[in-house]
Amino acid sequence: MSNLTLKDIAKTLNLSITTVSKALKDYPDVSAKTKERVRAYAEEVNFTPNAYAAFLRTQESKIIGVIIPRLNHYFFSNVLKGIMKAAEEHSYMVIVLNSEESYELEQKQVDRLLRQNVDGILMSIADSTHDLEHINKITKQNIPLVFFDKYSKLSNCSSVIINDQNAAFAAVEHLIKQGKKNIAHFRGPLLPQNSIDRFLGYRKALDHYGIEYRKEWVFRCDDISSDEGYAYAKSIVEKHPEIDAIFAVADMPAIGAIKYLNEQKIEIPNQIAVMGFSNWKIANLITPGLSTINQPGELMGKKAFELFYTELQNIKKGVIAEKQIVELETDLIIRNST
Amino acid sequence: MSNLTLKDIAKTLNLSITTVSKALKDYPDVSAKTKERVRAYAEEVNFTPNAYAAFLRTQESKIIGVIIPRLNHYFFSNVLKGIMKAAEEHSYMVIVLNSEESYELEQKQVDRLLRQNVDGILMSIADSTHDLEHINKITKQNIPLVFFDKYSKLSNCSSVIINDQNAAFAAVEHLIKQGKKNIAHFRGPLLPQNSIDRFLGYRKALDHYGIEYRKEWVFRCDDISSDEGYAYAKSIVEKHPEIDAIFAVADMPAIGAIKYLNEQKIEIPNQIAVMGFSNWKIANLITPGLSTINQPGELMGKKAFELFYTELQNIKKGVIAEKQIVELETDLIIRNST
DNA sequence: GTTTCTTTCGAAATCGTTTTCGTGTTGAAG
DNA sequence: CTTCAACACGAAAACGATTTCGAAAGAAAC
Repeated sequence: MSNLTLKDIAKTLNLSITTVSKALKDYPDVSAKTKERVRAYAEEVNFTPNAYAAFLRTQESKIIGVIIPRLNHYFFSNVLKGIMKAAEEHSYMVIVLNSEESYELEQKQVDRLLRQNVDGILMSIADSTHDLEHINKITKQNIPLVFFDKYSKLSNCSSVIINDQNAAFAAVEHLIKQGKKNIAHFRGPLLPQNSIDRFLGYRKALDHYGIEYRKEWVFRCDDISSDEGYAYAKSIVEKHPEIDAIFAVADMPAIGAIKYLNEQKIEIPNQIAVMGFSNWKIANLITPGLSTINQPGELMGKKAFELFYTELQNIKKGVIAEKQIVELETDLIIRNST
Repeated sequence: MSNLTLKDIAKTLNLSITTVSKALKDYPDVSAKTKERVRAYAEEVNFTPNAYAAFLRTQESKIIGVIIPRLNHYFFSNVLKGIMKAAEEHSYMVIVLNSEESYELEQKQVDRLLRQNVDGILMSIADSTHDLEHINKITKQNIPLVFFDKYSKLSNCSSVIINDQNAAFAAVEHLIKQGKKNIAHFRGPLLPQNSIDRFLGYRKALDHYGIEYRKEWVFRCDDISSDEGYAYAKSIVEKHPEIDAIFAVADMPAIGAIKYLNEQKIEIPNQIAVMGFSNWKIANLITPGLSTINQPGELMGKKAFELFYTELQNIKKGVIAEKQIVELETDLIIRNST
């Protein structure tokens, strides 16, 4: 019942291993008759070449590695889904690793993937990642590396991203157009580019509409958790009663805020409007529905795989191509919280 | 910059490939001095043996495959997390595949994993899986197979599960003790064992407390979606006003129901209490907080990997051990919806 | 009949590691 | 001075597929 090899097939068909291999790979120097014979038999016994033996010659593992910072996270799960679907279509397998937003773990996972001889790596960098040594290790080995969502501006790699600044601008603009003037921001950690960009989008929108930026109305969510949102909503209600809207760096803190406001029977959006970012499934399930920015996770995964794939083809052909930055569209989703 | 091989090391150290390999694997017939020399150099150049070449001899890929029916699903993400953590500790890699609750895709993914020569397969079977041909393919090849959460009673495989019947009993018992008498059930699809067991737990609790079972109060959620819960809550309010509690097969339909009840300003839990199952993160974020059964996802993943690992060791030793069924504890989580 | 192509096939090297089985060198025992 | 372990090391054969190169056989050309 264990897997057959070329040798077995060669023996039963009275051919050499070479001929069997060539027949299956459609080499021109095998007669049509023999090819058909081999193919028919291979089909019959359900032969599949041993991936490891093949690797030794071709140096192609047909496996890619994916490193994501959070596993049980709606957005990243969706990206993963997109990657896996695209990978399947190109008969690639996906090894998934978790960096848990830790730089050290991220480095370790990169090492593991390199050791496994993956054909490429797709990753979203951890919040705490502050240098690019491990990234350089990958590119030096000439292995395609594609970033998605959280990327590094400093490294010259293909990336699939959204325009966080524009999206945040649109979100805050929407709040302003709803008549809100005192808009707080729950920002993300200091390092990641998308947390910075969303903050910048917030500031830009204020500037653009002539609203004064107030430093004390920006609250930092280092864990991007609902608990942080809950706590900050509390301190807003207690210490900054003039605030009439919140733009959160992500849905999670926004939902935490809504939970607190609901408990305090504070009217959303009349007294305080709340805006999230990412459009988690849950955003549509809470009451009131959370207005947010839709981030196309599955599409992002699909695109990321495709970038990897074209890059791999280029490397094989010896072509040195420009790295691509693909910027995906986001949509403003308006629900009852604004 | 590409990876070094044993041959390279042998050449620079003026040793044979054999000796280098043996030194690194701590064979007794290499002198301590040579071992040290080899190890030091290997460390220096950061040598790691080629996994594929090693496989060809040892037939051990150090990779396991995981097939889950839904990827962007809080519970399964958590299981995955537990699996990956445990795998990492035993220096295993994890290839993740998605069956999308489809039997056909599940079969295909099994084939792919077998072709990849994974050392073992962990899976949660799809709702639509109705026969075990592909399962037998795995066990015939003597590859460890471990089920988690959704398993098959018919196949003789190790499994990590919860006692769905008991958990459901506890959930419904809680509703009854809150004074509820007319309890509806949102059940899952017909095939999966856990959907059946939760339904049976519901019936058993009714029986046990002398409450009549009414067939028309059971609503089937084939997609286990919030939309179904929303729609059924609507039809309950409109057509079965006597119902005062809902026990849902999962949190998602329960949350859908809560959304509808909130919109209709129906008091939860006074008029209708709602009970979920799984304890998604979101359960604690909606208003009112959803009472539910906590399913220990990460622990389940960890245990599943461990079952695989001991089974693999047994196979290596030639020991034929009994398959194990590990039943994990669940907790009743009481929040404001009951 | 000899030469020159095609066509069709197979031998053998290769990928990098593991492992079996020798071989040569010591030192100690007789 | 033999004999025989014990010790350290290496040659070589796997694992299974790929690919280069060469060879045999027949067809075509002269």
